[in-house]
Amino acid sequence: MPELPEVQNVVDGLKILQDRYVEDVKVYNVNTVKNPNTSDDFEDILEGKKVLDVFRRGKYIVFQLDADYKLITHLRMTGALVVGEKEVTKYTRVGFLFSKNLAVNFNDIRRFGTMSLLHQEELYKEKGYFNLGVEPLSKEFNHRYMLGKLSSNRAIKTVILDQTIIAGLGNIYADECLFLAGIHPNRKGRELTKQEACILVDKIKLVLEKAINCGGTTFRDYKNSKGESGNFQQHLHVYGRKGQKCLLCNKGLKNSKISGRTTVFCPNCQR
DNA sequence: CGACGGGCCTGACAGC
DNA sequence: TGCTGTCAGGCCCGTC
Repeated sequence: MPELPEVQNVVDGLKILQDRYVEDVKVYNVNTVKNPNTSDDFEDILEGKKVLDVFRRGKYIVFQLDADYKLITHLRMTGALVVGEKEVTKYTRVGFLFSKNLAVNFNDIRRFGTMSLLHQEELYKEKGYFNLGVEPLSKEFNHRYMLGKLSSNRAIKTVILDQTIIAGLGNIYADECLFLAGIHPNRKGRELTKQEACILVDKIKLVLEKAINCGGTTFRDYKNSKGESGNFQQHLHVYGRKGQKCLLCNKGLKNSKISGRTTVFCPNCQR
């Protein structure tokens, strides 16, 4: 499931689209397109537009087009943007042809993924994008910012998964960061010490940077835009290891649900 | 305000 | 073998 590091790797592979024109668009699954209201409008507005830039914001992939339009994409669980795939597959939801004969397919097994084509002035319509919090790898995400978000009684895991607070952290990396910071995922935000908050910020940056450099985590479906898997799964300490032994203290890992998501932690190392 | 559950989806897998 | 049930989870929305 693509989180920040995976999305970053996909975006890196999509940079090849910069300065190309959208020559053809075909929507195969109407529900993938949230905006505009009809597939016809989506295709019509896109065709002829130039890609000025492709970048990541949180877990969103953004194509900056000319005429102040943005194509905002979210891969959700199983979405993939595949460069150079000409044939339409069973899971192709939207197909693109860019100039110099470069095809890109938006494939998505479970159809959770979305695409929105919006003019600069209607970005508010994509609420999740519009309300994103700070980028965890930016200077704005620092100890002071984190401390300012820890005044509630919400579980710390819920806080760091909140996209309006930190943009791009998902279930895998939330569990990993809390493990490395030695913080129990159920601790209330307001109960963290200043020191713990500082350690957490540092671990979030560390884990995300390392995962990006590893090409992301391929647990089930994730593939980058060239169809390659990541290998950060080899470095996971807790995610996907429920019932196994802690790599640090050798005691049993526990699991529970927090915010409806499977959470794995070490009750001995995380307090 | 926040917690919670349902819905969206399909494939993998466990158990009978 | 083949069926059924459960799980995976990002995000939105409605309800309490």
